Amino acid sequence: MSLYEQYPLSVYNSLTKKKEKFVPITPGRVGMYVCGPTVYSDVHLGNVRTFTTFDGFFRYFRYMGYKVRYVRNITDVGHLVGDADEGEDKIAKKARLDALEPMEVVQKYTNGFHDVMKIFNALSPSIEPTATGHIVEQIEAIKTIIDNGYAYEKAGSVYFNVRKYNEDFKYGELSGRNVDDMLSNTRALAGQDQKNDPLDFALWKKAESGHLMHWPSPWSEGFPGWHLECSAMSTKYLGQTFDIHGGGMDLKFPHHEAEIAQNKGCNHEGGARYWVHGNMLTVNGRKMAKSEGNGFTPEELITGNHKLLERGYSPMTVRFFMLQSHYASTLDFSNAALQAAEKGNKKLMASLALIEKLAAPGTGAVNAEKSAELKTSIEDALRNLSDDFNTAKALASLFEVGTKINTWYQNPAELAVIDPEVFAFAIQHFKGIISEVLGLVPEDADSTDSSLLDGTLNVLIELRNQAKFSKNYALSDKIRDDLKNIGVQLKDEKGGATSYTID
RNA sequence: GAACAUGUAGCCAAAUUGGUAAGGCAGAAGUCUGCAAAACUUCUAACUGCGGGUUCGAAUCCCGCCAUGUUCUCCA
Repeated sequence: MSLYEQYPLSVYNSLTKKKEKFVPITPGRVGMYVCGPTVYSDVHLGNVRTFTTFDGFFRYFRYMGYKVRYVRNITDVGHLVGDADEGEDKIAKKARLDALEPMEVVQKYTNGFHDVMKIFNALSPSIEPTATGHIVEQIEAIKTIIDNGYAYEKAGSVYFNVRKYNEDFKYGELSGRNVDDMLSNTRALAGQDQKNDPLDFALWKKAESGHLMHWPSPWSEGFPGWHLECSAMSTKYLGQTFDIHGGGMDLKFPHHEAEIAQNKGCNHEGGARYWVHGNMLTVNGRKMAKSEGNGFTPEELITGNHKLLERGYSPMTVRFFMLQSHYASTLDFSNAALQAAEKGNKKLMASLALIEKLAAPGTGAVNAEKSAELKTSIEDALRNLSDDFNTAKALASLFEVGTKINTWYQNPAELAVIDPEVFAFAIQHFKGIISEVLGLVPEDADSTDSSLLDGTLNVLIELRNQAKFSKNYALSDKIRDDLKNIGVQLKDEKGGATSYTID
């Protein structure tokens, strides 16, 4: 029996606004599409949070025994600056400003995006399709939508007819907007705009002269509308109807609403059955934005090189910090909160490392009650993950297990009464959840010179022990204090051995 | 102006198919230690933004207000 059958997943579905049992279309398999970044500038921390969230979903599904196809796109065309209809393509604009080929811009920031994802230990998706690589599919989708009567051409551009669509389907079902009101409140435009209706959105835009990115189509030399790529690529790789669609809360309207309309405009049904939205990031209670001057980059967060940061925080500290809140809640960055997360993460990882040093369980008479308690803790962690991916709650259970591990290390008699089978089960999932689901890994100092460093430290530890033995505490404390000042913490263990940790 | 969220101890944050409030950090005491560090044990701390209502019972549902966030619209 697989883990997902033992601990079935419930997920909050933005479409129905309810927490629902997750039942995949094909038993044992999950198809998940997540809106990826637009690669025209460096990734920001909000991206990191969203993709960390869905990395967690991906990892969770795999751990629970599902086969997963995780598709996360790269938007490398068609995302307009400013007004949805009149702005310039973000990537084309950046390319023009820097006198680069658009694809140079795309490559540069795609690489940067991958680097950052790697630093935060996010796995690569199964497929990472690009919009420019799927122009053909997008053109085909537009043709179908026109044939179905939900789009019209105007001067080489094609627009989605929201009013017509809303007669047959319901536009606004995801974002909860009353589109009937929005439609009846808007009058026909006075000719400046090509669109018949302000709510209509572009499926294909004719390229102005000088526009850098354009492709031939039945309607004009131009480029696809921003929303279309996700419909085309999710359908191509996951099918007309698929399991999960994820993205940031800010994409709900109009992007995801348009996606649903395009899918149904094409296939009369379809799109994702479960919509999952991650929430936003704030800094000291304010939204992270350029205008607020509080938008530090992932690099600045790690190095601490920003006026709002007292110091740097490691990628795993940040990851732990994000996991300590629920993905659907806003998360507030502050120095105090990050420092708390740093300590918490360290504590958990220390317990994890201690497992190797534990004595054998169950060498004495097994205490059924204590064994059951252990089992409950680890099962709670699994249940909590299955409860709408509640990593915060799961971590609480993991801390309970961590405390037990620490106790067993100090007092092996406590471990002697634990049922070995329960112990093995608990340890397996304690390790598994932390490293495989949550993606938290130990952050050692560079391992390049580790043997040299280890040897050097052992010499110092030996010298200090000699000083201690001769009760020269002034010297022994000086060695310890000086090492602490450069980031090495010595710990005198119970048996007389001395260990060290490096910050 | 509107839609949708959110508002829980000093800080972060979980619990939202209603049944008297997880966890992490910080704080206090104790155990261990030559002293520390770490760990362990115990303790401290929340009338769940404000005001009403429904209910035997509400953080959880309803109404009003305030604040914050996301998005949209209008105006410039």
